[in-house]
Amino acid sequence: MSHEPSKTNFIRQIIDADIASGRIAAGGVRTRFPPEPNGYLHIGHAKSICLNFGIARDYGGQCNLRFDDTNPAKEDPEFVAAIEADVRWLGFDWGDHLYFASDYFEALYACAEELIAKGLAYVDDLSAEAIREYRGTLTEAGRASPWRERSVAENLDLFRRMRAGEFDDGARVLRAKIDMAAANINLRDPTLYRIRRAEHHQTGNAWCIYPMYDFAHALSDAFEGITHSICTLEFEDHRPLYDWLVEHVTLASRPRQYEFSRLTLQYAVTSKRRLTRLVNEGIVDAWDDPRMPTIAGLRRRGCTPAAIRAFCERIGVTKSDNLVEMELLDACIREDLDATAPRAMAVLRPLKVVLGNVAEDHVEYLALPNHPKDEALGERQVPFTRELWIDREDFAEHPPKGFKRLVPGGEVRLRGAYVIRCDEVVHDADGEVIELRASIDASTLGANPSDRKVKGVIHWVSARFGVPAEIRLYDRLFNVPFPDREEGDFLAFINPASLAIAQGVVEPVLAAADVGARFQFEREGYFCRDAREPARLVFNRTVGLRDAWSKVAGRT
RNA sequence: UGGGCCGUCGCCAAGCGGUAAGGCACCGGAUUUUGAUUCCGGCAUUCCCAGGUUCGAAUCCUGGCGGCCCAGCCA
Repeated sequence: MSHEPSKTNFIRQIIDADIASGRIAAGGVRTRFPPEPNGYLHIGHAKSICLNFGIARDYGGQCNLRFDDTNPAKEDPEFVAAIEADVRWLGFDWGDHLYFASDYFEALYACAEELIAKGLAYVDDLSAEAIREYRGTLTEAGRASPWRERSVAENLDLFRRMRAGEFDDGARVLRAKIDMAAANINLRDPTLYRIRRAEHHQTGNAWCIYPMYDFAHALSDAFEGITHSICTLEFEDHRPLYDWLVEHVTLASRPRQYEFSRLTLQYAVTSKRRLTRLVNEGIVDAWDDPRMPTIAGLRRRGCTPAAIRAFCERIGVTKSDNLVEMELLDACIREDLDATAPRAMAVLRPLKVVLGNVAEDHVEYLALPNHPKDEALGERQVPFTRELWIDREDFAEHPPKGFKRLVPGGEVRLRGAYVIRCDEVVHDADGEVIELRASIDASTLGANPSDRKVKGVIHWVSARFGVPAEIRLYDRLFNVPFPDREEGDFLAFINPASLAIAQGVVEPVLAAADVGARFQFEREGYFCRDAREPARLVFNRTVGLRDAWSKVAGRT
């Protein structure tokens, strides 16, 4: 019995069968990850990346990184660079196999001429609106364009003049001649090329006609010798067109398309259109805002590549709805970080404690292990002084039932240090607790009192040596599980508490933390030194610790 | 109401005619100087429903029901 979910999936089973039947050689599987550089990669892309690169890795095959850059108006080289960085950061390597669909523009153009020559494509003069009308509806067949029966010679001439720039943008398109009555709308003479005078980030002004996705994608797969072209379910209806193209164009190889269901992460959105709005409308700071489900956002939040890979492994690959709870991602992050993150103490909502029986100038360095289970992570010196900060939530004047932290007259263990007793509570004029007077039991360093049980353990930071830090507490960006499915604008469901900023105090070692370094702040959660503001001491909460107490406390 | 696809625990998911894996979540309980981690135990007599085939059905057949996707010169 495995304790991990089975690593196979229906696509791997298809590949196994293809190898068994001899359709492909054992190490001959070739996949590709084909992003359009019109935005940043998100967690849904991570699923596809892990699938495609994972298959190539496990079968000794090859996975190409291919930018599907057929729409220059929406694309930007900034996104090309970000996508490459994100795929690498996730732990995958495309070797020499970095391609652009735009690398094939000349070859694709030749394929289009071949289709025209075979009488399988024609230049249509209809406007975009007219084409839509002629296409028919889901229940009614479409009608043939009046330009559908042009001669091969005329089509060739017109298409060449389209390329030469003789016509205005949108004046004509090249269409496949398939079947205007097809039940599958994708087969009702789909557009193959459009005229669009836009500077392309890779090809500059070399072209004024650009191929459509269906045309470019299928043929690019064939050019690259892709054996298994894996995409998401919404392209299932496009497969007959994919097959039609790959059949009617003279090609050296015959790729096949397979579809799996895309990931829907609850309490998040992953459509590029919506992510772009979040950025452009300033709802979040940028594509790498830690609340974004982008790879860059997850990275900045402190998530590890291993955690994302484990997540993608666990959600599986099927054709049924993949509506995954955020808790699964959180669990994967905690699992990785629990094993690898050094521990430290940070007080998020400081409350001063003055230890009456500790001398004013007393400084005692306590050697604390950086990890409870991994000695290799070493230890650090933590200064202990008369005045400390503890978290306000670790003290209660009127404790709820079951509270085992500090209370008036009660005792608690300071993590890694002494047991203290709260002797006095100092209030301000409004009755607010502003300070605690306490005393240590000097016999309890590294030892428990023999005559009584001290249940609670709280974390602390020396007031004299502690360092102020901004601590950003991130929560889910939306307050409904499926923002996309709600009525109205999805921005209405933004969680107003998705970011809470705390001005805390951290132990001295953290002042020297590298940017991007991850820690467990004991009893709080996992945090990462923010990489965007290296000049300041800012920590982002990656994920909180599992918290059984809040559940108990919440019940009463 | 055209076409395509999908329905196995709250979520994900194995299963591929021989009698329901696993993970997350949840609920106990043990250990613990993190209310963490770890550990141990519980958690689908039933697989959307109804018929049928079979010695035997989540798996095959038929008919329903429910959900998702498609009418860009986007990908």
